[in-house]
Amino acid sequence: VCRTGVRALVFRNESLEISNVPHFAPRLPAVATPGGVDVADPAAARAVSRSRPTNMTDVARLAGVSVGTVSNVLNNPQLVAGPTRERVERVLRRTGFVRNAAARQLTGVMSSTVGCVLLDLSNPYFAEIARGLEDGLAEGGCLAIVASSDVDAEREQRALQMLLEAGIRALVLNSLDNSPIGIAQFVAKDIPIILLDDARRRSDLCTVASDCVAGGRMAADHLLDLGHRRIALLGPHLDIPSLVDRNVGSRAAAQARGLEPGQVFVDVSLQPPDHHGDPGPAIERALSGPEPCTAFLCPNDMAALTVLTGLQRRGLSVPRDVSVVGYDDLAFAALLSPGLTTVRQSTYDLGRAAAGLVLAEAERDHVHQQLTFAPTLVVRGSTAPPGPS
Amino acid sequence: VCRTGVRALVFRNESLEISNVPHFAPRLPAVATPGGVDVADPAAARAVSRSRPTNMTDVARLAGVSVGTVSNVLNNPQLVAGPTRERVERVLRRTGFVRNAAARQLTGVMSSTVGCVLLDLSNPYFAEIARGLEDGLAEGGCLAIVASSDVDAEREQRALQMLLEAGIRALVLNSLDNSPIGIAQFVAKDIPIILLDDARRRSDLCTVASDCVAGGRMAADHLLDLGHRRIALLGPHLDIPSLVDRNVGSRAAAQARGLEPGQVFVDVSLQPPDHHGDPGPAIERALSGPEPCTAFLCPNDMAALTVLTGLQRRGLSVPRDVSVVGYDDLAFAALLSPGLTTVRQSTYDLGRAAAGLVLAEAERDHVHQQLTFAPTLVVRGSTAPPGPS
DNA sequence: ATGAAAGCGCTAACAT
DNA sequence: ATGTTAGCGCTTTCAT
Repeated sequence: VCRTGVRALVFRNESLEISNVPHFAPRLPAVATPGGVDVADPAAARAVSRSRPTNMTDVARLAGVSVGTVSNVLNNPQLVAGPTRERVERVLRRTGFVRNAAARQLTGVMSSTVGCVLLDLSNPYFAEIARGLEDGLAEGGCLAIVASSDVDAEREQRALQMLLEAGIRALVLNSLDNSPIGIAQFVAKDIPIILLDDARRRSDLCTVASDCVAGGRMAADHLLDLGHRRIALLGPHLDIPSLVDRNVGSRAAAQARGLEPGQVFVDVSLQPPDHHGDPGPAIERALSGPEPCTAFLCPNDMAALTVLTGLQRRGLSVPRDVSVVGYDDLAFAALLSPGLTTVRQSTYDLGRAAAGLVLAEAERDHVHQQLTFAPTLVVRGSTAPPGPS
Repeated sequence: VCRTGVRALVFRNESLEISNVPHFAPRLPAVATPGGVDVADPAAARAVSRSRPTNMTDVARLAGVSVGTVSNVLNNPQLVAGPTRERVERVLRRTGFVRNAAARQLTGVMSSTVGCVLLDLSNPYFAEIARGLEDGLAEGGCLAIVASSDVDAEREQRALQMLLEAGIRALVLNSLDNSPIGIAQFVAKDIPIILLDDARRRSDLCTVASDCVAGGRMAADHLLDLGHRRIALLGPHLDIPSLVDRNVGSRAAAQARGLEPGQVFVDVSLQPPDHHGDPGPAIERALSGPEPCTAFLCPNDMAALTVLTGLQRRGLSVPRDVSVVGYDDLAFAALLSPGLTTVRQSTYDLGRAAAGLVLAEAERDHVHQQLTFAPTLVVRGSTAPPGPS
């Protein structure tokens, strides 16, 4: 068991420069050995003996046909006569031949890898999206190369550059500003782009997003319906488009009932932004003054969890004393008690939809689509009418 | 805003067959236009005018050199004379030329994409690993193709097949049985494999895993130290190697103090397995009988959360009446109150270590390494000495 | 120091 | 129905 030293051991190679040195892997028994039997050209069989054929020419020799025919067996089976096809297929199976995607791609066939640049894969929200994307792409026989930008323009640009070289079939991009420079490069190479979580409609590209205005509105509506009239709005983070939208939605909900948004909503922020950190000051701010808030509207479930903990520590009961609403409906939201009322985004479906669009881009008559998903309010135990206080 | 119909709209393409139809993306202004100025061969400039050069031959013409030289500027700059190099570099920059990885790979250069097959990317545990891998690989200029197997052998095999064709540089694999068939194919092609979360030592491959025996032991030790003598062991799931190891560790901890594991640990299972679902029966079982359990040892934090909720619903106080220990240290564990005592696995580092090994495989004198990470016990408020009852 | 040319494995157009 | 062949864009000897 290795405890200390692991880091040193592993990261010794961090600055390793990529050389073309061949690597050596241990030789284990091959999965299938091309037997000398049942092969058209024994001489060819000997030539490629033991080691499986690395290219279609070898396969062709073994089957006693030409490369073109092998290619056809693989790509246009209907063009090949039954017996011939079977002969080739047998060799294919026997030898466990795998075709070379790089070579295929070089001839101009559409690539089957799709690039995906997200803000942070370790965030459950994005992980779900990635999973949905992956599943959707699998149905089209595609694989996803995923990279996190960490909201760092330089990191993003680096990833985009590599994806550009890799010759991906399409790019699924989620960046704060949807970096126009990055995008232009793909457009120039005629590589389709699917913008993720981009609220701004743009008809020149495919787009998949959650309707955050609606989400913000339904969360606020729920609280207003319950009778809340002073609501703490946590950490507005006005630089994140989707959060801006939610604010817009929330305020619209108030206005729709003839309420003055400025009167209803009290902006308080957790510091450091988002979850973690002491929610104390924020709670203090929200609950002090002549008109204390009776509810908290949080930017996400993690923040809501922080607030819940802070409230509990102060001896306040949820939802009796205060109501709390989250956003995202992460797995733990349902498991808390009281369960957390929150707004669910169909995260997985966002990813799947993006995959659908990627595949659709290949269709002759494709027109760009802007898909918007409606979030849904999940009412649980953390919200109730404000107390009589 | 599109609500209903989204699914139909998107998944219309699920059965889309991959055709080689070219796709059309809108033309936006290119990022850089190769100006007619400052170019060696004006005729060549006109030839590739407007559209950026798609290959090194074009670049070579524009710079008035040969392909070989352009290649050298890119890969062995030290071989090219200063002025020549600058001339080429200028064209490179001006035109925004991107090289074609497929073509490079065809010549035998080591690929810079790495395959990664995990059980489920939407699981925060794996998402963290993927993120660590991604970061580690980025330092070596590599990208990760990630795929989820969902513990389904067929899905896994499909992913492996595609990765095989894609010509990845190495494979990071986490499967329940580390599918020998799948592995053999990569070994046969001399593609290095890094086994993830594989407790079984095997010196013929690189391996990265968390020391689950130690994890199970330290969790049990903690409870035993506090004085607990009847501990509920949730959902043993004996088919998952890492859980088997944890059980081994826990029981060893009891034995080390001369206690009979069979006396100390009470196996109870959540149904359906893992988190979600009513923890009632399990809690009932654990707390009933002549010698009720005073603590719960959970297979992961989600399960612990379920148990915590169930206990709370029964009016039992944690840690006064019962102690609870989780596993994984997910983000919310620290935010609960009381905070959840749990065993932290350095998930991110596992991924990073795997990346380190991938890069190390390229070194001339590489020897396979089996890395084991020590988990750490994070003591929070959910554990205390058993009550006087 | 630079150029010329031979492939890498595949597809698709053309020839038979 | 099958065979032949010209590239795709790059790296890498080998000449110069």
